[in-house]
Amino acid sequence: MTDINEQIRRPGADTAPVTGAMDIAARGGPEADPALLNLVELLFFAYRDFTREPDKILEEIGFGRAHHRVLHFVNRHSGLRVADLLDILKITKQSLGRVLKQLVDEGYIMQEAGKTDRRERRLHTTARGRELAGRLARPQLSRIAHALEASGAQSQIFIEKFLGEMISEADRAQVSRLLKTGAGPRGRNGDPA
Amino acid sequence: MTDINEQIRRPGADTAPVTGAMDIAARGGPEADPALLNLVELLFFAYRDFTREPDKILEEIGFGRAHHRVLHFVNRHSGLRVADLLDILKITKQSLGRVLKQLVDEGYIMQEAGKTDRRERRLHTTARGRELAGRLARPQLSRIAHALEASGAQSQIFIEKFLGEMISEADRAQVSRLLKTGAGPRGRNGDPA
DNA sequence: CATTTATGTCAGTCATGTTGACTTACTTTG
DNA sequence: CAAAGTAAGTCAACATGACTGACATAAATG
Repeated sequence: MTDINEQIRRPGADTAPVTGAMDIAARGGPEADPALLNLVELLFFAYRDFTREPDKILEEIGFGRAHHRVLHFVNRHSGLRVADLLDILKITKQSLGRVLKQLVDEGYIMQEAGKTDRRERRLHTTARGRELAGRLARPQLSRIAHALEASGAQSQIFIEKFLGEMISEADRAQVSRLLKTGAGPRGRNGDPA
Repeated sequence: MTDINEQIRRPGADTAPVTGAMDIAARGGPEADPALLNLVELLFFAYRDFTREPDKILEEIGFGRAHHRVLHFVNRHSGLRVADLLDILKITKQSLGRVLKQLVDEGYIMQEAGKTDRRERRLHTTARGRELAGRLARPQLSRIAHALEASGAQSQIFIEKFLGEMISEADRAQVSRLLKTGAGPRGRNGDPA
């Protein structure tokens, strides 16, 4: 194990974990509100497990989480444009381009020229794409359904509100617009921001 | 734009987005409970934004989200072992080893040989590590505090319950044990699973 | 002493993200 | 109509953080 002894057995060295009174305020660590810190960790664990089952399915077919995200949003919001996806996912054109191309090439997503603006590619899932999207969504939906049930019927409204408020203010309106459009083709009308 | 015309303008082709009645049940897409689907998306957006500010800070100092996760858990649960971290993060030894080594080399984390079992490395943050952990935690804590406030005082208990139930059952007990230990050194006593 | 455990490490690979510059197709505007 | 702007796609080059599998070392345990 090479030379770990150089690293350990030095409690009290210059970098030792002495707790100066001074830095307590700056910590945000153990001294911060423990309930909030617990929520930080709960969010991490919840999200970690939320993506586990779909990740496993994706791995089998050679896709990654990025494919899932694209497929999900195109499936749910049929008619989405590439620019919309970029804005939703907050990734670059290249990153999106790579996975989108694969999804198109392998017949999960199809593109259609915009009716009024033919530069646009309106994205839609194919039957094959919907099938995969459903397969990936199912474990996530049942996980959520279970968690909602276990946390009580009244909880849903609080959770929706909480998660909505976790979104950066700059994007909140955009997201709530997106959620409202539900499955319908996202109109090019109304600002697409 | 090369040959996109081969791809588009073929609504009605074999992969066309026709909606067979047959596959509706299997979809999990637009036909699934829209409230649950909204939660899927809310979770995505919330987590996306939850990690944005720390990611920016990390980028400036040449670290990534992996460093944040390690630093956070070591800071909050001082005395954690490498094996515990592997179990919490569900990543491989190599992935962890790389970021942990950097954190140790750059003086954010120190190791201490286990008192009873000297093979163990009990991990602790240094003053420098605590400072960074606090800096990274602050935007996340204030985001959560804001969201809690906006969703009402009663909401907190529901949210904790919900997020807890989102965790895979196999890990739930482990996590709640971890959360309970709060900041204290995680005893090697009691199964470490 | 042999085995198991905790940790670290090597070499190689892959997925997903990044930036910046450029092209093509099309729309809008002066 | 020509110029400017916009939507999308593409190239090259790169960084990070995951992965696998095999192996090394130190210490504990039977």
